[in-house]
Amino acid sequence: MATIGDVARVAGVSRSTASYALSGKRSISDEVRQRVMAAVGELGYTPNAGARALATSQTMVIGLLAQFLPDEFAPAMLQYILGISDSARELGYDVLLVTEEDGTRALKRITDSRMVDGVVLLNVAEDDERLPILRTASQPGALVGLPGDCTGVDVFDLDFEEAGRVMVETLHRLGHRELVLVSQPEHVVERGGAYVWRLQNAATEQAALRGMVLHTAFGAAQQPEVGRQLHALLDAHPRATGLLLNNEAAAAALPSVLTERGLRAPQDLSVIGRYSDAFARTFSLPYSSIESAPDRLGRMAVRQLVDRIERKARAGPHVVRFISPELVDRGSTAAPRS
Amino acid sequence: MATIGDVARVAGVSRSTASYALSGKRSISDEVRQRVMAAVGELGYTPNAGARALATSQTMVIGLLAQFLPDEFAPAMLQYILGISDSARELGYDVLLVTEEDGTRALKRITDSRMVDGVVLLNVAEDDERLPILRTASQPGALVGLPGDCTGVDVFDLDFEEAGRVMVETLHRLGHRELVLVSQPEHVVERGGAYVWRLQNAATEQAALRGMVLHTAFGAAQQPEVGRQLHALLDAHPRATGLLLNNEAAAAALPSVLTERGLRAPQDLSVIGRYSDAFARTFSLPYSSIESAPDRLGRMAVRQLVDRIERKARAGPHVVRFISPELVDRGSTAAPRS
DNA sequence: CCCCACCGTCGAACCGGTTCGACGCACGGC
DNA sequence: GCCGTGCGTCGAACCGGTTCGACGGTGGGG
Repeated sequence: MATIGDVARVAGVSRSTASYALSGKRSISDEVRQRVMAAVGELGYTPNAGARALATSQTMVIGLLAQFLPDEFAPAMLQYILGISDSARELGYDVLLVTEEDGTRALKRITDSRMVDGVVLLNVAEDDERLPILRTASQPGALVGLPGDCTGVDVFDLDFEEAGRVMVETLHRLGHRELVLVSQPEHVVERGGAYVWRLQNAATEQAALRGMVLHTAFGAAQQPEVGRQLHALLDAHPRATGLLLNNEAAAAALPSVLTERGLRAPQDLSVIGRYSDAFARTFSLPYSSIESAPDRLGRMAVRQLVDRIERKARAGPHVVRFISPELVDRGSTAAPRS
Repeated sequence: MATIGDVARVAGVSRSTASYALSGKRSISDEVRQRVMAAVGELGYTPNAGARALATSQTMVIGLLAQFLPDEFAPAMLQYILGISDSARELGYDVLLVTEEDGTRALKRITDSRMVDGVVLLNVAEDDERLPILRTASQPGALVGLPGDCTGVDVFDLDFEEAGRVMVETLHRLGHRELVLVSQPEHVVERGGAYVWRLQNAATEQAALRGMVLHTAFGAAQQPEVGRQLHALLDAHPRATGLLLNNEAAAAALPSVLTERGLRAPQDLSVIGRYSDAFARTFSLPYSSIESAPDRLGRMAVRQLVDRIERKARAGPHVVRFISPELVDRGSTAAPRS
């Protein structure tokens, strides 16, 4: 493999001159630059990433910590990963994907060994164990998901409170008076997924404000169970005319459940979910939904992270940004049956 | 950040002695080793990955090239990624995930710059453009998916021919005489996804051998279309008693289609799919299926790759390994209605 | 005509590890 | 008592880049 020394020799210049010709950090005569470029082409030279990292203390790699927890609804995760990977590349960075179960150890490893210039954490919990490690690391970090304590990191998340309000308010305006909300499984909440509460509490408040009845329940993340639960909920609340789903698995299960019950949306039941448009398209889910925008969140996190890496504004003010929920209308809401 | 020089100073030894104490590559007195370890603990020393890579020409990172093509059925990809990431970590490697659209350029970049010790290619096409690049690279590569030319790489794939035969033979034994096979979308085939042909041709031959009728069709990868196609196919072949699905989206769509037609599996129609058990569980697909085993394939690829990296047996004989299809019985096959 | 500034290039040091050869010392065998 | 062996340690070189300071040459201004 050719080194910059080889390039220099072939071009008949010193190593430093070759380096400057390539980086453009000092002025170089046109003639020498051309000779260097020719040598690069001839030898097929590519700089050695390790050597460059050592010299510059920049790896041009960002770490992506994704935890795949059992009973998690996996398909959604892929969209975050894709958004992050693609936008990182656009900004000149590669992505080190870490799915190690012990996220704290993994984070410590990749930051301490300086394999990465910064880190994106997915699936951040209310009291995430990885945060203390991240704060002591010398690289910046961006989170997708809102923890209890945001100091020292940039945070991006959907505005789940507003999402809850929008869901309720949309159906209220159409004349609904009794709703059911199906959330993520309870163990997701226990693990610190505060967003479940954020949406549910806001929805409950908004319903109270409007004098509506809102029944809440945790749904399973797997299919036979969540389908049965939906049946049970519809049985238990026969007067409910609207169904809110903060649970992808429940949304995926709903078509069969409705068919089995001989119900149609929106004629017999208005439905609003909370998932990404890509998810809706893949499974042809015909329900209006709050767009969870994983790709957008991922892009925002990466953009901010790279900005912080490159502007060295490590100490600059940190940002907590919520994207406001957008309701994608797929025609599954209407005035309730009178 | 502490360097090995700091460790050496605190321990009162030379840098090389500290290095040997940590690597164990030369004998070191217990007393010195303890002093070095104490210094490591005190300073929180972690070796710098770039420096180590430069010195040893080993990065302990493997590249994972995954192409996310439009109209691909994405959820399946995640399982490959997970299997690969997890098994890599178990073997001491991290994973650089590359989803760049231009796979050849990405591959060239990460191998030439020596960011990785080896590479796993997903979604390998019959005539994959990335293969020539991989062959000229100095790192070994493992593929998931069978290309036309396997020289210089290790290849792992499901035995799609056998899968096709097993599907047909299973229904033949039960007494079926007319089947429909729904494959992946045609553009997947055009892009070089030869596995579609492998399964379909073998199924066709086996059917001919048994004197059965086999209708074949390409199904869409998205939902409203594939559901309509399934309806059309069942309309077009009313005497068919068995349905074979080499198309995840079709499998996901089938429950609603059957419900809409008032059919049940296996009473009215026997069904065999080809997807992973994890996929079946997530979407509660009640159909027997050929296990596509993405995690197992990923693990095999990584194991072989790491073996080749570490045994430096770059020139050793390359392997093309097919895993034999296992039919997971979920009770969706039975003798046809007489 | 001289001096200064600037442009283009070079040599050397440095980043933080690993590894080779050498060296001092203790110990055992004759 | 001497020599050879082997163990534990050290110094120095090396991996392949980047970057700083210096230096020679040229051109312009006074």
